[in-house]
Amino acid sequence: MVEKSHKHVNCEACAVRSNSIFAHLTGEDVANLDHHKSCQFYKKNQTIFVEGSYPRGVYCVNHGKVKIYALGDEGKEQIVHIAKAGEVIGFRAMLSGESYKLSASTLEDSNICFVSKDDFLNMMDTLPSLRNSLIQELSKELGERAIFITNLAQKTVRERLAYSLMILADIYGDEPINLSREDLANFVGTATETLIRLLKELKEEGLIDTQTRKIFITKKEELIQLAGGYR
Amino acid sequence: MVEKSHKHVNCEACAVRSNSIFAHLTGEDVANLDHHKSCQFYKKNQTIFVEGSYPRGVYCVNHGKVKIYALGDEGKEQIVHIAKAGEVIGFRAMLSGESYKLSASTLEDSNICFVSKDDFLNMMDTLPSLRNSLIQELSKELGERAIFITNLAQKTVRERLAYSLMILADIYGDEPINLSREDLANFVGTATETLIRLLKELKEEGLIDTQTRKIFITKKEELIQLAGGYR
DNA sequence: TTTAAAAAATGATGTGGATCAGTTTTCTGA
DNA sequence: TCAGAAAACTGATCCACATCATTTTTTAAA
Repeated sequence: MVEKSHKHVNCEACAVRSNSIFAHLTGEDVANLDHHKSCQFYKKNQTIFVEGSYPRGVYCVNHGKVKIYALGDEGKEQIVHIAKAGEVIGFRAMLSGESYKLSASTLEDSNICFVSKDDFLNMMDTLPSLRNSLIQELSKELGERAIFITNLAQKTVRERLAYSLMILADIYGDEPINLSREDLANFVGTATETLIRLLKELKEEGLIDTQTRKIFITKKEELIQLAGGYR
Repeated sequence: MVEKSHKHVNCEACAVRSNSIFAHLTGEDVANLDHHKSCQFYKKNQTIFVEGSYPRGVYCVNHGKVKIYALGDEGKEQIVHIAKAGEVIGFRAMLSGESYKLSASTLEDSNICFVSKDDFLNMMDTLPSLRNSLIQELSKELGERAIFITNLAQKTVRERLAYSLMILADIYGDEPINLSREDLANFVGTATETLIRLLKELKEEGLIDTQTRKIFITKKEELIQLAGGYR
């Protein structure tokens, strides 16, 4: 269970830093990062930042999961990305100097650290490895979103669901996929009712199993085939 | 008309450089860029790079327009971006070290310059202004794609068409929008037949005018309203 | 434990837009 | 300037999916 406090997580000892953009920092730079950041506990469904506001820094997920989403015209969320522990979020708008085009909220109880804009930009200027990681990250996400767009435009909801489940399997790792049907529908880009019906089909076909809101992938290969490939 | 030759365009004199990521380079650096680049003429519908191959450098559009697209499972194109003069394309995959996830072809006769990977990466290392422009560009595109995704998931084809026409109006500037119905359909993310029918509707409603394949925006405000906002 | 509210599930119904099968118009280059 | 090809357009049909309206189950708080 996550400690419900502002406990200061130590960057040097942070287990999830190894797969973050801060992975290649040297001892001194990590100490510097640690010194400048602050930590905060967020309850499930708590908002981290909202569309339209201006970024004051970046957020590093130490523990938990965060949905990044756009609000459509009728207030319906379109989830564009789900960040897991180790990911740094909210730097996109900061770097382009614009307001946030997306909002972020926790999907579960989470610990999230904050680095102010000045500190982060300063590190960007002085640390080439951080800069390179960040550029790589931006590039990778850009590629992922191109695929997302193509899937939305060309695949059926059923195929997209299979694809989304593969992405979620990667994000959740050993744990079962665990988000609300509504969030899952907003990630796949469909109506909640349609999503529920298709999930039921996949369960009846034996590709997945469900326990209330938890989803288990049972036949990964078949799902990938249904999705029309993955990775 | 564009000269059909390998004529070496001069970067110092390049009119479109002012709105490119090379805009803030100083005299000496521009000369260096000019020295390292090569120019090539591409006929309409000629391919610049294809999905799956590995980048050897970046392309700078001196004159013309280029569609950037993904190929769906049945070979249908999904156009993700249309680059106009001044834009540098193909750096995304180069920076993330992956193969191209998208393909690029000319929409009209074009002049396109090439800068090799080594030269470009070297400039990236030594020129902070170039680096910043590039990071800004990546960030901006990432934001645009988030909107694209939300539109695809939540808007009707009619609304998306209106939105796409606004984007195209910006790209084409004073000239009328001029691409094939199929390309336009692949940009909006719909079937060509559906696109043609909707274009006809908009024409009957007086929002646009068409002359064979050319499209003229006549009532911009109404189109923006139909699109559910723009910018 | 009870209970009210939220989430999940089911059923019925309507339609936006894809698909297929053509015809007509516009390009292109010989 | 003419012929073949490609693009644009039209019409008919169908179904995947959204929407609305309830019911059932789960969750969380009193």
